[in-house]
Amino acid sequence: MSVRDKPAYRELVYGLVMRIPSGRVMTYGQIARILGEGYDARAIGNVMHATPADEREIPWHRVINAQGGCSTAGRTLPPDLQQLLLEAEGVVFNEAGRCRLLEYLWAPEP
DNA sequence: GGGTTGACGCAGA
DNA sequence: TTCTGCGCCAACC
Repeated sequence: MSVRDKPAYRELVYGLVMRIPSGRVMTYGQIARILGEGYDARAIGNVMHATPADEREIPWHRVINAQGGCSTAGRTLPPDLQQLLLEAEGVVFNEAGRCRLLEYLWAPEP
């Protein structure tokens, strides 16, 4: 409530992403919707990219787009790192590079 | 303080 | 079904 309270937008996203269990994934839009309609999927993605290595405890690789694919192709090192990590968790991607959101999509319980 | 970029989502063609 | 354009918000320069 004090002005010193910085917008914990990032921490909010981090806390939610850390709740994602292994083998499950969440979409940027889903996270934005859970945080509140005042948020946007693009902001989530931006925050995730802004995630410093110090927050590497956050399974950011479990956050994918509504298409069921990773938008990090070519932006991570090595490329497709997110897909590789998800595959290691048991998530199967099709030839189109997309997975069944209805099967892997996860949401926090109230 | 202002402008641009960007790990996106959705509607239309 | 895929491709294109527009809108949204936060972080960076």
